[in-house]
Amino acid sequence: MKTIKDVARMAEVSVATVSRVINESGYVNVDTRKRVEAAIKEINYTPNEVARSLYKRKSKLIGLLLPDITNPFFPQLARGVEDRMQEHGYRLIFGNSDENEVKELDYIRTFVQNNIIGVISSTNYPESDIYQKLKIPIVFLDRTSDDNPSVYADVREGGRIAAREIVDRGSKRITILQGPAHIKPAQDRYLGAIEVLDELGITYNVIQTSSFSYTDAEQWAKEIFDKYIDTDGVIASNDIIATAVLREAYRLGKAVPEDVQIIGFDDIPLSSLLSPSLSTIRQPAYDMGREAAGLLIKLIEQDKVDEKIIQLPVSFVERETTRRKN
Amino acid sequence: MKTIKDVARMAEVSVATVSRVINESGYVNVDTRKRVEAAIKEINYTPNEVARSLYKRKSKLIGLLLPDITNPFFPQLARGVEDRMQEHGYRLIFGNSDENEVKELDYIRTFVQNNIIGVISSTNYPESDIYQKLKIPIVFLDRTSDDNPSVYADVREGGRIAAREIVDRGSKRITILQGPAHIKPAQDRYLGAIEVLDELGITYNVIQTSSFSYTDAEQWAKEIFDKYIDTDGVIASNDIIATAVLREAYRLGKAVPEDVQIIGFDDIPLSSLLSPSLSTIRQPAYDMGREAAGLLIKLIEQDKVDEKIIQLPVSFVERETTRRKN
DNA sequence: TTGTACGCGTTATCAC
DNA sequence: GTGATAACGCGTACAA
Repeated sequence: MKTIKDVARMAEVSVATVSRVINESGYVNVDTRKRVEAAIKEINYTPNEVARSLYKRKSKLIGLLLPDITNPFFPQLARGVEDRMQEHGYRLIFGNSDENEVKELDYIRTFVQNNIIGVISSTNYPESDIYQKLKIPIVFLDRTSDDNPSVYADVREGGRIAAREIVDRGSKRITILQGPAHIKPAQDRYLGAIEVLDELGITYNVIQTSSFSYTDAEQWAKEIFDKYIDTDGVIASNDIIATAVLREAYRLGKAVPEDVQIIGFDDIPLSSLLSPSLSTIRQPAYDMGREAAGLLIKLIEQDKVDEKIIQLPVSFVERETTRRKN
Repeated sequence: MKTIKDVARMAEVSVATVSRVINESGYVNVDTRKRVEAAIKEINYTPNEVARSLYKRKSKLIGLLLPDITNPFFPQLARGVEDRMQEHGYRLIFGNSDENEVKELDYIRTFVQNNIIGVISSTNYPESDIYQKLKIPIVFLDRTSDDNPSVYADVREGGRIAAREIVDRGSKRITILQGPAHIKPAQDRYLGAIEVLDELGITYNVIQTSSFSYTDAEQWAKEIFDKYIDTDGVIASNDIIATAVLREAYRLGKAVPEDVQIIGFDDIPLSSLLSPSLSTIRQPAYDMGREAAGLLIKLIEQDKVDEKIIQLPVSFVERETTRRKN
């Protein structure tokens, strides 16, 4: 690895001068600048970011903590974050937390050990000491925490929309799959849904779920039609769960959407490809990622930021698991 | 941030001693060790990895370069890599390359600037100077490069299997979707398939594709039944493309698998959830990721490694887009 | 306009 | 057993 000294020697100047041309700080004669630049090119020098980081006590690294990149919702978030960060010259250290606080703590620790300058996290424990004691900017993605910086979709409204749409389309005996208790946005959509249902005086049943795993979901799907046999509308906690419900309905010979309507949440790529394709509440995942990155960059580069909370709208995506509105 | 000096001061020893207890190098009296450990806990000290990295000229960071995390095949790879790396105390710097050599170069550069100790890359340009000049271990994942370390599935055999299975199940006029020309494993499965077809004397048509995007795939799907109207079997370059074909067949009122059989490649999570579910050639993506990580770790930690090439088997996953074998 | 010298936090070498 | 100290590569006072 070439160092700044090599450049200095080759250009016959001091390292300070080389540093000046690299960082465009301080005066440097046009000719010497040229000599230095030539030398840099000549030996193909690139500055050692580690040394920089040590001296400045900050790197160009961002920590990204997601529950599980294998869950189709998160790659979109990740890609949004990465694209924006990349444009600004920041790089990502990435980890899967599995919604596990210990794992998160472990990652956050190594993040700061590496002089990371900011973190983006989809955590269920935003109030944890891990985050509250952190001295670098953090933005919560797809999660909220009082007035800490965060980017999320208006999932509560999403829940309301789901309820409204399914009722408008004629479902009268609705079963709601309430998402995992420890995942806040899952609870929020649930709350939004029952809020509307209560208001409308529609009866509904609730099945509590504890994960977003498809395999688990198959059980809950069975449970629906087992316990609440006359269900004619299902509001699922996300698209994966909705898919399991769809398949179970199919297995039982129920017509979708004629006998049962199904609404998912997220609009992951899968949803449009199913037959029938899944009606769902869309979260703009990629944009959420980009926004989170943008917000973090602001937090890092500016001392003041006015909008610390960014809420993005969700929208109903009408596809084939709901009936046409008349 | 607390430093080793703070610990030294608190324990009333020199930094050298602290360093010794941390790294378990050299002798240190039991009592002083205890004092140091107490101090470390007391002020909650964790070593600065950046300083370490600067001194040792190597970090605990690994670079991971994938084409696009948004393509459902790659999250599984990524997760496999991450899990294994995490177990060994290594962290990942991650980037999407978009199969773009310039972007790759840019990432690799910043990787080495950060004293990364190894890289895992799914590149189309393994022979590029970028990689050949790299002085740190690299393993190619889902790609090959002569005798450079690499981990990949036996996709050529996968192509053969696909051809054999579809023929065994009665297809006689087969259309093959040849994957993007610049993606080696895509070509390999194509080669495997025609190898068998030629051998068997089965006629087939080929449609050249240039991406794995679903939107693009819709066009090629149309093209199949447009140009080769009597096609009764389709070997797709991957599951995403196969899905587009499936939907097009459905749109045209063709019965699958009765009129047309379809075989995909990869076995992404989506495939089992379609109706009819997709028969496909399974790549053990998660395991590939784990293996790649394992191999890289060996390369880093040992000076000699016997198995530099790891080829994993693929397997036919029989689902509903192929007929039952009689 | 340019160069010298120090410090960032750590580890390793060499005295003691 | 333990402590000074040089070195890792860089950026910045400060001096020249």
